[in-house]
Amino acid sequence: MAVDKDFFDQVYQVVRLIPKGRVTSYGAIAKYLGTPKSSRVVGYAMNAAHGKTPKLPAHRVVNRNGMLTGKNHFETPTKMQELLAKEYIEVKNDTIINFHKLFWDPTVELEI
DNA sequence: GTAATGACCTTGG
DNA sequence: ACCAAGGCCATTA
Repeated sequence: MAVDKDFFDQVYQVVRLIPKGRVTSYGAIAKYLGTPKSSRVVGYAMNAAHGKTPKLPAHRVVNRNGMLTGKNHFETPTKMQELLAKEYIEVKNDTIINFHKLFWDPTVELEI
């Protein structure tokens, strides 16, 4: 069971390692963990991480399109955008601007 | 134990 | 270039 829990823990670790003002995608995290097909599971881990302590910067994690798909799962649908705005990240129509510029790839930055 | 769902990604038409 | 469908993994009902 510890192995299964590890996957979630790995996701939490990576999300916590995301620098301020940077964003990443579920697929990138999944790929970093070695399971590029488990991108959905990464999002699921976030759902379980919601309300956890310390609060994970889930607002820094978005889909491949840079769209705030999980904003609906936050305390408030606007909380995610608010947090991103505090990170000096421009969000327009629930989509991060300069996403490719703010994209933080763990496989490259952390380089495994 | 089987079926359905989900904060996704990739590929086909 | 745009729209649609399928697939993969884990959790929950």
